[in-house]
Amino acid sequence: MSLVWSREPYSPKRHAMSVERVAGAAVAIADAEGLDALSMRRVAAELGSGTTSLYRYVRNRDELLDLMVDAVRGEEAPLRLSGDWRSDLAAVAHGQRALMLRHPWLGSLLGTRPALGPNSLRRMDDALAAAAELTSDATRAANVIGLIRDYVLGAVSRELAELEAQRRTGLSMEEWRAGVAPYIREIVAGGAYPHLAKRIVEARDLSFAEQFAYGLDRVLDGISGE
Amino acid sequence: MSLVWSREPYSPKRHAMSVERVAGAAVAIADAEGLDALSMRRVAAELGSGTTSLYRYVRNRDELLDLMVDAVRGEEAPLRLSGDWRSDLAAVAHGQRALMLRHPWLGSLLGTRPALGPNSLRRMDDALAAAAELTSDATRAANVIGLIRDYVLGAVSRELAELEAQRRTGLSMEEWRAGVAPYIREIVAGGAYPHLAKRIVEARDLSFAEQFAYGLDRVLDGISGE
DNA sequence: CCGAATATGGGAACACTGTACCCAGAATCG
DNA sequence: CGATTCTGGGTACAGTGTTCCCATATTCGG
Repeated sequence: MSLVWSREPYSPKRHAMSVERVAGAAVAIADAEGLDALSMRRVAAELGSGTTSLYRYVRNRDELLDLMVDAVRGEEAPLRLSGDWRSDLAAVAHGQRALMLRHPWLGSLLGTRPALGPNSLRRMDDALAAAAELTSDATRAANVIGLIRDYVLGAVSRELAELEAQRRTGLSMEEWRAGVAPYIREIVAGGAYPHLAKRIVEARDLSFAEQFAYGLDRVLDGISGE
Repeated sequence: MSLVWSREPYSPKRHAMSVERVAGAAVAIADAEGLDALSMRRVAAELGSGTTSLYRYVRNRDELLDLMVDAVRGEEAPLRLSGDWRSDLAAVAHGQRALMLRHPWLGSLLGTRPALGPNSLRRMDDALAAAAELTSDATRAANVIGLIRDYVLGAVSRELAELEAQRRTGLSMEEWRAGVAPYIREIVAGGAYPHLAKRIVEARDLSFAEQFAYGLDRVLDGISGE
């Protein structure tokens, strides 16, 4: 099968290029301009090398994406256990969210491909360590961190979907909402969506951070009550 | 701003083509061959029309994706309330999961763009109706269905990530796992990931459906305990 | 120290992609 | 019937990932 991770990296000693540098340049581009702008030619230009030289370090674009995911997961600070499972698992969740917000492309990659790089495994090990404070049952621990990861991925994906929609259109949050508002207003005024109408009129709109904290609390409640 | 949804659809009376037919063809292609295979030329070929004719019905590819999302959300059966908020919210969650599994590309689109089409709003209204059985507080109801949607999106995205990885490589589930196994084994044998090692050895591997049910139960527990 | 072998970088080319621009023909209206 | 608008689609362009191949730089064997 030959995963990126099992081959040893193509790294000529005598030159400055390396898989890390390639992945790093790709991360920088994706951070600044989004995944759409990330092309092999663009990466090569960033590194001042020829386009096809990149294929010495990476089999194809998909492998580059895998490397990018693992590269940024290496940024996360290693977890310090406090002894309290709940606050430790919450820290894991908040760390994951912060990372995904720092690299807005990360969410869509995590939702499309399994992450198996060494740094990803490191984080998984950390998360399992936190879950071990809650239970010594390996099956339950695995389920718990799976649940948390799923929730974080979903919540942040939704958050990023809106942020990216703005970025694509070049509008600010307020402008974007203002642009959508008349359409929503019209739909709701039709009376076909009574509960939605109530929601729009009555509900207080929480910030993304508040929504995330609320959801995470419910998830942790559910875990503790098991 | 001119959303797809606020323009009235380009639908010449005298011909067979329509936005629905375009979106339908696109859905069929994405279902059968994946989002990567979905190009404007491919859609046109499917409809037996010229490529650029599609642009009469759709401003650009992104709009087509929005239409596809809403098209399939129209498939979901309307929710019948049972009176029990817990089972109704569970039905909402399972319905969303089933739909995303039926259309494996849906997850990655929902995680990338806000869904504002009429069918999406209809489902949101349904979900809010179920949440109304739990609470009359509009803010809490909104938070509850947001949490559920986030969890479902995350859980199914992870599930699909594996399924799609297989599809891309053309391997079956067992072949794929067998391909990854040696790498994982090697990593774990190094001793650098003790908790992960324990997990792999001791934990019972649940099916995706079981994992989903477990997580959903925890989420609903958390909601009820609030 | 020199020739051979190999490691490394990258150019050319191919089959694609989305889509802007434009023109032909059909349908409709005055 | 003539003018106008509506509808379909061909051409073209700038870009994409990737394969194949060649030139040069470096290392190795004698």
